[in-house]
Amino acid sequence: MDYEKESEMLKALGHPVRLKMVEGLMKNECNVNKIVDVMQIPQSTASQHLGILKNRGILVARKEGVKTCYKVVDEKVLQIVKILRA
Amino acid sequence: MDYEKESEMLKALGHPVRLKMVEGLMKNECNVNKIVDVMQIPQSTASQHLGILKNRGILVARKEGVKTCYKVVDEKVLQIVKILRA
DNA sequence: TTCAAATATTGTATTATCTGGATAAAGTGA
DNA sequence: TCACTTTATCCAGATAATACAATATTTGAA
Repeated sequence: MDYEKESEMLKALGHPVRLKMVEGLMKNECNVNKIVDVMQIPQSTASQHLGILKNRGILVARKEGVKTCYKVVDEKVLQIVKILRA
Repeated sequence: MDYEKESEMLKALGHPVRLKMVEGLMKNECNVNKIVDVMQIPQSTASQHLGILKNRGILVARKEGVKTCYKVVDEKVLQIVKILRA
């Protein structure tokens, strides 16, 4: 068990904004701007949190023209969020 | 979904020492001193991390004479750690 | 090109967390 | 009571995380 790496992942999820982002992106892949609107946070703040989630390998980004589409790709993260919902 | 509370729980797990503690306490209930020895960390550091986990409701403490026995009681935490192991 | 939209990056002040030594508190046995 | 063990708490310095304005970059369209 790699505690360093695994706790990094949990720490990334351990922020209300990021947790909400991940949950939102599980339902709806391409909604970066929507997230900014819905969450009522500055664009730079949103972008930084998305960057953290991407660096941890929780999200991947795909460019679609001028827009960026984020998607949750970490299988364990998907399971963890499902557990939280239960 | 209460993002504040849930991210608090994930943040508590999002530290290598605490994650290792939780895993250890899942296997072996009463081993505070053993954790200190095995993890090679100062007693005060261990006690503080245990306090954080207790405050978040992840652990409960039971006094047995001069010793304190910690146990993992959060069902979701148990499930999350199992997912990490898988 | 030039412009606007979408997103990323940078700078920085603020706040939170971590660590570990020192000390306190509480139980136990001599 | 005294010494000892175990655990908790306090404190301060070091480090890390956070928020957000300002600025830069990227892309597509006119």
